[in-house]
Amino acid sequence: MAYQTAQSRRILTLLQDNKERHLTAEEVYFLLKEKGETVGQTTVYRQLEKLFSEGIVRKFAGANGNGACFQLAENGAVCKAHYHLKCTDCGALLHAECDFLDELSAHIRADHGFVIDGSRTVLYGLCADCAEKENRK
Amino acid sequence: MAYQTAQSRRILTLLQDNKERHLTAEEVYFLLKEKGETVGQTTVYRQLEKLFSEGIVRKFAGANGNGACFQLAENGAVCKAHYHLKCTDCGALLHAECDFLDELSAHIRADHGFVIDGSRTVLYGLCADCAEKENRK
DNA sequence: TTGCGTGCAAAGGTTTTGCATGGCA
DNA sequence: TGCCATGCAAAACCTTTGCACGCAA
Repeated sequence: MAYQTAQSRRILTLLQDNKERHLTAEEVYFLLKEKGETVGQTTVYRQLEKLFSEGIVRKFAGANGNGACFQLAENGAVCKAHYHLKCTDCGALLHAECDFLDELSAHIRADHGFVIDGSRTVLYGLCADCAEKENRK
Repeated sequence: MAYQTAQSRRILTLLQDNKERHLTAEEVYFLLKEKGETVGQTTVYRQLEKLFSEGIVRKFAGANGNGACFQLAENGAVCKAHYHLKCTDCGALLHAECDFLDELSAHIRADHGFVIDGSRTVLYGLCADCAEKENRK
């Protein structure tokens, strides 16, 4: 972004305050509104797209294929094996930072010739709480 | 589906003929049209949603967060560790059926208390061909 | 001053819903 | 015969685009 405006700063700040979450464009819009920092929807979409093309934010496919989700990329640690686990039941987002995932990447690359892009990939399933609830049924 | 109609059979047949692909609702609609088996768009959406809720088809988030993709679930082998690798560049869909993924599931469950749902998860990245192209740049 | 950024309104594309008709069991 | 399924049209949604104005550099 060539220019720095009040709106672009507000969006970036919101993303920084929600590093651990995946936000849809709509959520960004409403969260800003709640803070009294209203930014036009158009601008939200355009800024997010711009930040994404600059590699500043990550863009994920929503769990149900509805809307795209955005999240601030970790500074300098983009390449680190850091996968996201998203609970399809309660929506919780877990951050798995562990060596096993490095092995996974290495294996997939070696045996399947496929280079996983951790910044795009979300593993769906059930978190501990929801899995337990499911079992009790 | 309580009733079996010509349309529901056509959709199911198409899915069976495209087991290895991820089809969007739109693709299902057009592929049927090409076969001369036109089915109303509304019906396509409703049938896919129904089949999904019955566990007969899987539903994935599209790579870019645009539309949902559907695929017939393998008969009886739903629980098998079978992940999908989708190339974000050329769109190729690879099927990774290997023991390592069992280990991954086991590890994530043991260490992170998270139960991965392979039928929902797609690993994004670059396939061998596209990764090579990327390197040559 | 230049030209990017903004936001309104309108357009575009996809998915869902209302309702009358048609077809399966 | 009863009820679900179908499909048209319209509505609802989400996202993008056109255009004039405002503001950062």
